[in-house]
Amino acid sequence: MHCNWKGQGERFCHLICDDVIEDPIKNPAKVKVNTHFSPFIYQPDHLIVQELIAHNLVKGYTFTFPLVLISYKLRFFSHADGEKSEKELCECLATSQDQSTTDLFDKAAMPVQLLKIVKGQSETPLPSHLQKENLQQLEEGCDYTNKYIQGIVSLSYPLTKLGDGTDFFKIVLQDSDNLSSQINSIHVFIYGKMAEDCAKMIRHGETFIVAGFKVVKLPTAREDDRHGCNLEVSEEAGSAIYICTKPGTTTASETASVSVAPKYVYTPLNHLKDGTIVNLYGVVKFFKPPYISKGTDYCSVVTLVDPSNVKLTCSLFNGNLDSLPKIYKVGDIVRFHRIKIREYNGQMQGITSGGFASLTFDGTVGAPIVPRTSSRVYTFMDEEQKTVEELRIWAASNISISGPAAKLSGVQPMLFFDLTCQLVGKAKVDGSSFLLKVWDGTKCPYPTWKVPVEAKDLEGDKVFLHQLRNLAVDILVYDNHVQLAESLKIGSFLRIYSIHSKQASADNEDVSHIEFHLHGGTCYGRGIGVLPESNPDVKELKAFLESLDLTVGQNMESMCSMDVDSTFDNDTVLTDHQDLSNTELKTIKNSSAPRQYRIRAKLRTYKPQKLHQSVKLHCSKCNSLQEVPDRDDFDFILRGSAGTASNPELHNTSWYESVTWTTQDQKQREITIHFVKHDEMLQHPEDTLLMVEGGTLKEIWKLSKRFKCIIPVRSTEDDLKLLDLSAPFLLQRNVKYYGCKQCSAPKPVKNLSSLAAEQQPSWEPSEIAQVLGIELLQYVFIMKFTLVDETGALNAYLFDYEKFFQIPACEILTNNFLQEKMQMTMNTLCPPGRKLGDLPWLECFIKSYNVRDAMKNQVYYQIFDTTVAEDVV
DNA sequence: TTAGGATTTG
Repeated sequence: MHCNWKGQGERFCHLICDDVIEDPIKNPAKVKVNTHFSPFIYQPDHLIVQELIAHNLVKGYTFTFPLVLISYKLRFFSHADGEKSEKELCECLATSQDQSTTDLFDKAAMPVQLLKIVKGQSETPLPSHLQKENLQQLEEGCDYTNKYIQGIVSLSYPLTKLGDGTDFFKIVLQDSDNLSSQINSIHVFIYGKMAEDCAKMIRHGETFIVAGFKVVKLPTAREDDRHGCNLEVSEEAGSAIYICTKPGTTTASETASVSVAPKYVYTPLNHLKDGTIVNLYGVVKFFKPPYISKGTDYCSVVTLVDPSNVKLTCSLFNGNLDSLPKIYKVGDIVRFHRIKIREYNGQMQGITSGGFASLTFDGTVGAPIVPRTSSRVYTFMDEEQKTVEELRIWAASNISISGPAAKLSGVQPMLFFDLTCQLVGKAKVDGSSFLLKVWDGTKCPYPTWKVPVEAKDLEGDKVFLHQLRNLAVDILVYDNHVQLAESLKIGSFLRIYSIHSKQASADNEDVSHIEFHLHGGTCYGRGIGVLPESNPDVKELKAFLESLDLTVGQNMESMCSMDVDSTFDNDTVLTDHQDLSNTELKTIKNSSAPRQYRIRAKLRTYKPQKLHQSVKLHCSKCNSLQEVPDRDDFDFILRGSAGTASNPELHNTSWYESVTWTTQDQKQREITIHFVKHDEMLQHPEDTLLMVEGGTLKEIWKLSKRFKCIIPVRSTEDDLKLLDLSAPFLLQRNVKYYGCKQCSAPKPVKNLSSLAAEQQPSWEPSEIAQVLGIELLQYVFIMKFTLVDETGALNAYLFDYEKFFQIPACEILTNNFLQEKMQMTMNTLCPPGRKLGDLPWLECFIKSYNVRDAMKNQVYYQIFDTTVAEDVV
């Protein structure tokens, strides 16, 4: 990340970041605060910043926040006076970007990576642990594991083989940063698979980055501009190569290059010819997950369609499971390179040929386009991204994707279904069958069979299996699936395709039970697939499993309740209108924004836990949020203004009477109070507005108890003026009212005379603010609620002035009774120490909305039109 | 070579 703190005056600065990282939640920036700050945030949308400002930013505190925020420009106001330099105010510490890199490229499998360059910058950042090394400083024997050299490929030699058969590729790298330097090029020797990969991909003129190389000194000194060392690079040595390609640009040298990255041509499925080897794209209409064939290889059968509406069934073989396409569901999109086309039974058929390679993409419109592949090297450019997007859109209306994946809670007897689950136990049963114990966190509504196996044969955590005894189910797999089942690791996430749920009853049972079989054969795609943890369905399942409390599951069981949920059917939140039916959280998360939903969920947790931290100030004009200044801030400003003497010329006008006191203490301060009159007369104290010059915090507080309104002011030559807007411009009862520094344009205090002249001055804060040119900040509650239901979890923000808790946010900070009431409400909604299953159900409305910037779109959720029911309050 | 889609019958 490249961040700059840009100062704009001495009291605040901007943190500006041009980068937008793929997944800012996973890649937070770390910022260390070097002085006391109250953050003020320019942000088109206020809700996503609440986590940031929930913290009390004090000196030395390091906080993290999503990079996406930084790109919106944050502004921090320093309470420290004087000329702090930008660096002193805040500094940007290291950021972690490894995650986003591994998302796009599996580093272990991808020693050579192609980085796409957009606007002169690589779209994918280099791993953050890599440090750039200068060509001039290379020395033999040093450790370059975490260093990289960057240069331009100025020359490459043909790929050759060494005596032992190892591939060998040699290039000359020119140091583009130091062209004038005497020594500005170095030879790079690349060995093995990397040599082969690089030879295919490298073009002259491209930027080449190599990390984890070895420096070998040349035997003799050089007289030309060549470096005295060579770089040696190989996969075995842990090297990594990054080749930066510029899509759409061709250089003159490219035509002269010895090895040019191939430009692929893709054949539509209606143009396939017998005996050809082609590249193609298709949408998966049917597939068999890889299984062990009767020959020597794994086999996967895949049927594709494309917008020509022609089908192609492909038989794909490979001895390495990883080399077959990683298809997880119908609707996935694949790109096959070098697939052989043959005619069989009057139809075209695809079959793997030498050099077959595949990429697989999630077929969901709008999902990130991240190829699943085992290839070490692949090309994937803008136009190919476009192809995937187009196919997704076509498939959305042309392929019937099987309905929502079955959960154990939704199984019916006598059907076949696919189950996404976690493996928790396994056991050999006999030669032709094998037992898998799995769970998905939901409970099968029917009694399920237990396959009898000897305890010693059962692999898996015994304690865990015992905990799951009412949730995990036995699946018996047969014949050809046994070998694959044996190799599965406990804890892994599986999708088991076409499980047969069979109703049966044993002689000694009154009621029938359900048996789960994965029969032999591969008909209808029957089989077992291992899903990686990066799979979105796995992420969701994992989050759900982690949210469960297993001891509760057993309590539920002991209650013999088939519908566990109804046991706790005591909704505690009423909603304003009932025009929506409930939507599951999973459905909401899978839908596009903006939309409105009614949900039924449990409040697993909320932030901030210290409820007073949930109160912020919001400007409805610029949509900014800020922390409520503390009393020290106000005191500081009052002390600052006390140095300004009251100007007697401004005393006693037509609309106010002025009185000055001198304090009895040693300091002998002057306090001036201007009593605003009505109809040329003083009012009762409880109806009177005062303007106060020179008071302390304590004095102003005391005055506010007795008088209706207090406006702290100071004298200038020609008028009374409001204090700095970090201080409240108005105090009324217990509430301090603040103005937005951005949006306010303070007007002369004498404008108040118009209000004073009204029939019965109400002294409404909003009216006072208006005549004084102040944009009134409103007190709001901002909280993050983590809501869960059977289908998943979702974070929703509460942004509320008064409605939700039926407590005005402006009063909470000064009213102990209201604070207790709010705490009790939260304790009712989310009782501390209670298990998830015991939490009450809440019904509320949430709306989804998009937060966009130039690079990405993120969906957020907000609670609206919801009020805590009377009996809870 | 293997599979060549089109549910086991345990």
